[in-house]
Amino acid sequence: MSTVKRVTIRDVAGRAGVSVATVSRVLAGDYPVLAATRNKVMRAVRDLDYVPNAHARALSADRPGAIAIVVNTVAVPYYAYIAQGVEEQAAREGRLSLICTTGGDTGRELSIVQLLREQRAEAVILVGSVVVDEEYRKRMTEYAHSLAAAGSRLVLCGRPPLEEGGPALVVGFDNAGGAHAVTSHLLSAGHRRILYLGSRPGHSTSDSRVAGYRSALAGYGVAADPTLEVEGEFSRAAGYAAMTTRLSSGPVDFTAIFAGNDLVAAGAIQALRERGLRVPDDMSIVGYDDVPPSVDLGLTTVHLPHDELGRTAVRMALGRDGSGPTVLGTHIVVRDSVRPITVR
Amino acid sequence: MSTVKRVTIRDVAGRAGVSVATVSRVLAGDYPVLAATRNKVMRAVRDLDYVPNAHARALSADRPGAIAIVVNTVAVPYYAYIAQGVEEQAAREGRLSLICTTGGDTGRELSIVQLLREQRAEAVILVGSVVVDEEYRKRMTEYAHSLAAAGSRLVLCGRPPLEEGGPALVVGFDNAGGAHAVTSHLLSAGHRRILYLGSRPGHSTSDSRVAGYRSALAGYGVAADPTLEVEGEFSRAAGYAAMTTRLSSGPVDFTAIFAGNDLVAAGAIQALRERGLRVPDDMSIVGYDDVPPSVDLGLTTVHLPHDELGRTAVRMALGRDGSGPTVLGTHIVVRDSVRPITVR
DNA sequence: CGACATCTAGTAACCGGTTACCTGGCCCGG
DNA sequence: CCGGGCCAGGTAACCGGTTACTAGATGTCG
Repeated sequence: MSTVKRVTIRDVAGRAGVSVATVSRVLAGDYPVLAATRNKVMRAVRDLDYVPNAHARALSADRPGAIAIVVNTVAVPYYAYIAQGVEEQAAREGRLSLICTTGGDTGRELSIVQLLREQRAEAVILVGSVVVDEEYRKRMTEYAHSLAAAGSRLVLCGRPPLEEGGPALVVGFDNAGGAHAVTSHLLSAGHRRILYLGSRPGHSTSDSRVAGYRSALAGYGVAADPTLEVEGEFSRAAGYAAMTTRLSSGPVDFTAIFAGNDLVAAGAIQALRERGLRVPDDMSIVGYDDVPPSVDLGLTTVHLPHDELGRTAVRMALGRDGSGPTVLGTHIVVRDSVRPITVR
Repeated sequence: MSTVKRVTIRDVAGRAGVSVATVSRVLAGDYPVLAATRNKVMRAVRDLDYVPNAHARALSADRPGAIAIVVNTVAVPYYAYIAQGVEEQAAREGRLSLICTTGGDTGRELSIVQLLREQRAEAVILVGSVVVDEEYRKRMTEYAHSLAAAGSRLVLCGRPPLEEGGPALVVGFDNAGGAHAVTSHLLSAGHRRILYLGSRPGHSTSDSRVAGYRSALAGYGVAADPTLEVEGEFSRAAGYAAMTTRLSSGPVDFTAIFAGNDLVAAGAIQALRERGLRVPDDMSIVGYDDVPPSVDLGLTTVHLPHDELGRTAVRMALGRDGSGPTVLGTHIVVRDSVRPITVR
């Protein structure tokens, strides 16, 4: 009951009456082996229900390692979809994929990267917005070098590239472009006072979206108004809180809202509803990401090719695509959360 | 540029001027070593940025294997939450966790189980409702035995147990209980004609929920009406389709709906809306699972402790809890999708 | 002062595979 | 009839660690 006696290649060799080398060769499929011998071996393999030990294999032969994706949590659709893309592409490439979660904890991230180095992962895909400070750059550069030394490739998804020399691949969404497009959508509907809800200064993803928002305003000749940019995290609760605060503390001097992402939009809509403001009749709103709640909320938003991001990350890691920074395009999904401003 | 020369324990030993055994011992931390020696070794480790090879370790020493969870997809919240629970508990137990997806394909499931056997996974956690036919039982029993032979434990989550002898652990939600409770909730609000939307005869999870629905009706002395049980898959699209069909092909001879899960409810609500039926004013509806869309829809539903399921599965696999079948309790979450029937 | 216990560190076998190299049998041509 | 080539399969080194066993140095006690 205690230690299980596993079936080894030697057991198979013994039963088939051949050497371990022959068993290994039959299983590998390369190397010529007599049909009779092959049959004996296959018989023994089946009889004993032999399964080769992946660790022993990885140790002796140079075989492809696993592909790992590291995210904050898999319970957030944004990450889940990307992970799904990674999973699929990795499977297609014949790789095992590991999905690791950090819970947003830098310490855990570090120990996971360490763990993946020990596993001799072929690629480590890091996903998610971050504060790009000096400490971060240092940490990533360290990861990049140590992973490279171990023969692993580092892929940054939706994160800014490192300075030159950092051996990391980069792929992300065109956040500025999408934000520009969806803001223009509001502008072309006549909106001029647009509240940006959920900016996070210093966070790469958020910064790009705000940049797109501002450039779209500029394109329409609308002066940017700092009081229309409200900070907040990318969560439903934060969206609800920020909206509630804004509604109760200041004038409703805007006709539309651009939420940092769909979760923020969902929270904001609840807050609006509680104040008796209906979407889109009393207030227009758009989101970003095109994740589940947006369908049920009828939310106009920016669709991101999440799974494509995951797939691309894997392909890049395996050297299928180029190694330059890649940006994936986005497109608006029009639903029913925006009304044109009626000219008075 | 081609093959990376990895740093091995021998390199460290050489640099520190000691034997590999000493390095191994210093790193393991057991075994007495002079402070001076330890320092020399640690220095060399840092200088060379040495990372032990997990495969070599797994091969020689008896170390814990990874914990794997196998689901259809990680893009469905139900699975994502459970996976999250597994991840957390596995990390807490010092285990690496693998999240694998099958896309609902039996063939892929088989090859994944095979892969996990090769990896010498410590536990394999299979999640999700299935059709319990003879073929399924045979397949699971096979998995169970072959995994057991490899020293791995098999945990079935939300799936029915195998016949006696199958070395599999079982943990699931109290689906019948939750369904009974939420149906009673509707009954106590005066509803008597309750449409069950999304039954899937043969599927374990669905069957339990239908059973709870029926027993609650019986408890209130309401005769079950087969025409009120509509089949359909557990997805938004299926819910929408089934609801649309029902509304256009038959009379609206019900005042409330019990959707097989929240996604089905979301689809049904959209269909109702398109027919001009408002929730809850014109129609009451409840869901099951308590996953994201239900918050935004204001849907009364049954909360499942998803992450707790994941955590329990891991604990059971590691022998922390008992080995008997475990059932996790559920509770109703009342939101705003049910109105009492006004007595006329 | 010698016998023996204690402590530290080295030697080498082993984990379970892969594969470079070698061997023995057979067929062929000269 | 013999030497070379080919083919199938065996032998053993190796991948990178762990650890049982052993050896040498030191300390202790009678």
